[in-house]
Amino acid sequence: MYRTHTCGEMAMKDCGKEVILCGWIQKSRDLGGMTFIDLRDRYGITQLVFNMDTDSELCGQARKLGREYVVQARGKVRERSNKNLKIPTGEIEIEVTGLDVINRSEVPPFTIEDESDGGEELRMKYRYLDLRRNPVKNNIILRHRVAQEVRKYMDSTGFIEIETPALIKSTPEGARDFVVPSRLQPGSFYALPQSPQTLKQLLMVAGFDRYFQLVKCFRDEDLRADRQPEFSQIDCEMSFVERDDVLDTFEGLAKYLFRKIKNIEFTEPFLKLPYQEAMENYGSDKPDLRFGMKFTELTGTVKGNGFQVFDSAEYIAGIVAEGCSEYSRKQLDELTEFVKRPQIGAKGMIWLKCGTDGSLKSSADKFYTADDLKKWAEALNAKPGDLVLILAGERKKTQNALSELRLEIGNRLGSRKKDTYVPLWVVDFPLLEWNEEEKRYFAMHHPFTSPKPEDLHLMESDPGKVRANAYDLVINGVEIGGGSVRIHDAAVQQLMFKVLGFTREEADEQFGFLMNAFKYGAPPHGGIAFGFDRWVAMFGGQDSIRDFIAFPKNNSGRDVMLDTPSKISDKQLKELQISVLKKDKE
RNA sequence: GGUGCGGUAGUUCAGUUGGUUAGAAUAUCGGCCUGUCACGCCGAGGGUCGCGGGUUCGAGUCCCGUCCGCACCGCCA
Repeated sequence: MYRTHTCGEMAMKDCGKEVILCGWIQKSRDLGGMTFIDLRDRYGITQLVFNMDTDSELCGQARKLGREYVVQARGKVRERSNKNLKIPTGEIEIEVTGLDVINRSEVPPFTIEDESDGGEELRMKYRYLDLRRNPVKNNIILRHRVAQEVRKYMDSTGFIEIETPALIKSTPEGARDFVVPSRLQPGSFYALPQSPQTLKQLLMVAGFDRYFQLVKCFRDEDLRADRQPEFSQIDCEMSFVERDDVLDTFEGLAKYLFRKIKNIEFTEPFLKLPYQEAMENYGSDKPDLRFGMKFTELTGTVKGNGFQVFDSAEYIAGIVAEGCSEYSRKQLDELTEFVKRPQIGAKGMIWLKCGTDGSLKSSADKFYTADDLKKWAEALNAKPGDLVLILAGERKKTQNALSELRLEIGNRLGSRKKDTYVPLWVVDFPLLEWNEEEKRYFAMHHPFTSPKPEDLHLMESDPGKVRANAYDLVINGVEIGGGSVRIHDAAVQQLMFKVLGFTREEADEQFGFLMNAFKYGAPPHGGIAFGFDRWVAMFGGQDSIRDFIAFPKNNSGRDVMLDTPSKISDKQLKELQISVLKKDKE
């Protein structure tokens, strides 16, 4: 028998027991006459004690153990004379009577501690060592717990988990596909799913009216802290439902998870915020509602005083930073630099300080009278002590820049607290998005998203105005999930393809399998997919999803531990009848 | 594709205006130490300053190129 107990479970109640433990050497403290060793496994740390007086040979053996050696220790549990109340097992220790080194370890390249000295790159290269550390280990355990709770909730509400294939068909719409060459049909390729979208719709046609799946998805696009080329979705679809049936069901899931994982109760229904309002009030389709600071549009209020910045602007809006009227020149310059960064792209920033003494002072003083400024403050509902920040320019860009500024001010004011969660549904997204490069409309969500029935008449006359039966779940400014009610009517689907500029042949070629299926009795259906990694990371209080994935890719899509992507042999290439283009070196 | 920051001991970092032998902490190794738990004390070893080129009497430091990492923009239906 290797072990009778784990390193995390023993307490005072176990005193006197003879136990066998296995684990890794976390740390040894050699005091000369006695040696203490912290033995670690997944469950915790237990202190082993060796004494020169009791057994000098064994104690000498213990002194030689290196970090991360795997050992088996036999001995008796006893109460410590000096207790360490900082760790769960700190009241007891093991008086060791027998010790075996099961495996030696080289000195690890970084310290296996909560606050490791290892940098990110090194930890990724030795991820199996990184995973021994509590912060990462606990993230992986949290991920498991969330997955189990998702399955419990979905099962209890009648959903069936069905696996869909990973080798499917490439479609040019949407993200870039990862492709897999076929050996049996050289020159042809599978694609890995960006999501099982069409397959789950086929499952609805098949009559599985409540489907879900925790599923790997693949998108060959550039990475971010919250974006990996392979990631996991909680993918869901339901039949015979309208939008609010879907929202209710998955608001239930969200509330259930918050209750089980974070012990947070949401008693009120989540806010349903139309896309249009989200953009007007927060300049974002995923607003962080942990704080207010809504936009006030000033386009009509401030134009016509000869101030070129405003007079030439399509859109002018401001936000109120409460209690910031004492911001220094330097702080204001910082904010101006912030919005002028190329990633944000504002040309500048106008401010208005509403002094606690009632005075008004603006960076555009020259062009406006005190009465004008008073009007601004009134329009913005700014109070003495507040600071107003105004951006002007082209509508979309300015909204986006002001949205970033709003978040920055939120950070500075400490309004974005990690332990506060404000979920909401953003609804009524536009169905279509104009693409300037290709001079055509693209589906904002995907081509199977149904238009709102009341907007259907605009499909051909004014497609940009059509709202979709689509929705996102947004929590604290993060898009956690999104979905839609789908088109189940062949005529509407044909119309959609037409607006997207697909010929009938192209539509058949790419989505014929789905269109065919819809000929055989498609139920009305809709669904949603949640970014599982993001949701877990949010529960774990972090922005990056990387440490919630056991073996993630780095910034450029590499797995530095496996050292891949990598070359394949000429034999493999030949078998697939693939040749690799030689890069011309200029 | 683009922007910003970074690459110096096993590791995390400092390194002034270009100037003699490139430092600290930590880890490692050795010695001392009987209640430690960030143990303590003493000592030792450890460097292709990412790589290539250039300027200079002299480059970790300045210039050019390149590779790698992180964050972001584009992109991600």
